[in-house]
Amino acid sequence: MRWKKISDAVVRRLPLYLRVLDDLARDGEKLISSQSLGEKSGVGPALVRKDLAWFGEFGKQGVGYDIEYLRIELRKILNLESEIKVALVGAGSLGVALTGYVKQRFYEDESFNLHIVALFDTDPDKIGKQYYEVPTYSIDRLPEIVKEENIEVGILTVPVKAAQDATELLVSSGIKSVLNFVPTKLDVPEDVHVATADLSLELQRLAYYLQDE
Amino acid sequence: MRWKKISDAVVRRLPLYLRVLDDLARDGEKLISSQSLGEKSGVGPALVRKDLAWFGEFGKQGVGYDIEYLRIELRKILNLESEIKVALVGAGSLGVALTGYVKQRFYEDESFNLHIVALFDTDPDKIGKQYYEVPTYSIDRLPEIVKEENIEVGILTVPVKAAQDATELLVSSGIKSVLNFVPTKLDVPEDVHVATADLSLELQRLAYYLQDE
DNA sequence: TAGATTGTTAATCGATTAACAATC
DNA sequence: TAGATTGTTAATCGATTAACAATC
Repeated sequence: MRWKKISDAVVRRLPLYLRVLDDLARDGEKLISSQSLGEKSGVGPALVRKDLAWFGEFGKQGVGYDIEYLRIELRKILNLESEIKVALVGAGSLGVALTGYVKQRFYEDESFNLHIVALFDTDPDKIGKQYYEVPTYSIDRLPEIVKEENIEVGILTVPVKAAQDATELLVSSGIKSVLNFVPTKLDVPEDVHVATADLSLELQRLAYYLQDE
Repeated sequence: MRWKKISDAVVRRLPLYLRVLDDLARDGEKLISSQSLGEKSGVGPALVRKDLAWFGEFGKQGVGYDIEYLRIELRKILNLESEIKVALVGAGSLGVALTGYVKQRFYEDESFNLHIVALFDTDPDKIGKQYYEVPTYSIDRLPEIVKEENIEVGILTVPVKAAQDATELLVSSGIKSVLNFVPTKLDVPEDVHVATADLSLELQRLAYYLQDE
């Protein structure tokens, strides 16, 4: 599926809408207006309509959106129809905890279609072990396993010093999407997407808002 | 310290600048231009100057910014001069791993001045235990301990079902800043800041970009 | 038909970038 | 002094909101 250059601001809201729709479907709701979908996702109603209109005409005037239909369409748009395989690099305590988190999301959220299928580390004590039933491999085997398993996404939870090298290994193995937990800037080719999960930046930002307002 | 309504887009970039300056200081650098600071933090040079100019005149024409001085000023601006105490609610594997992560940030990053001083959970097996030397309390004691310890920030890593209640407990105990890892929308009074660390939204967003470009 | 709500265009708002005088 | 770089204003760009005709 292919659309014109959709802005990242739009793409970021789509999973939010999808989550709201999943919840409504579970409650047995059938229809929703842009007004109500907006309220539940914290977005203005006009913006909800505009976001969806980039991809097609999904609503009916005077009626609203069919929840089941819109869910299916949003899953297509977001590319969540078939399972996406993920590699996690850095099987420390944060990496292992995230493995459990992702597995739980997969069970709890019908539209969350990502699966961690391999962990990578350099520590010989960890290599060969399983965490949440996911096997841990030596990082040397990353290119091989990424290809064999058709892994498309990488999660990075290595120490700061190792981050750039690990990134380059992922990229040279064909990975185009990385979720980065390491508190450092990654240099990547421009066709690689990095989502930043930099908790220390977020916490430092919160510190700002503690000041007397 | 008080300035006019600074936009969140600006505030988000300040910790990024500070991190770059910390790295430069460690390397013994003394001066930096907006050009170079911008490159290292992925921001345009004009925007760097504009961001800083909201808070004062920190540079010298023809010379640039004194790294040591700018670090000190940025720490003041971000309210990172004195230690900030943090409570974490939900001592599951993700919560515990984050406790370790935050502690490590505190040791590795000179300007990261946040400290997790208490964990809260409902599980009697966890209450009384320490993780990374941080004690775990019953969630019933949260209001009491937040007040005693002057805790100002909350991190939320509870199950989805428990998230809204836990948030309300934090807010009613006086917490005004929350870092939320739970994949759900939190309803909070408008004077409470929620930073969203919603990994499942980020991963679903990355899925979008996997499509043929 | 009457009421409701979409899809879309135009207006507004805000954030980023370009340009340059001031000045170190 | 000559060259460099800031702080700031004006221009541009992009994203959100308002408004409303189309239509279910």
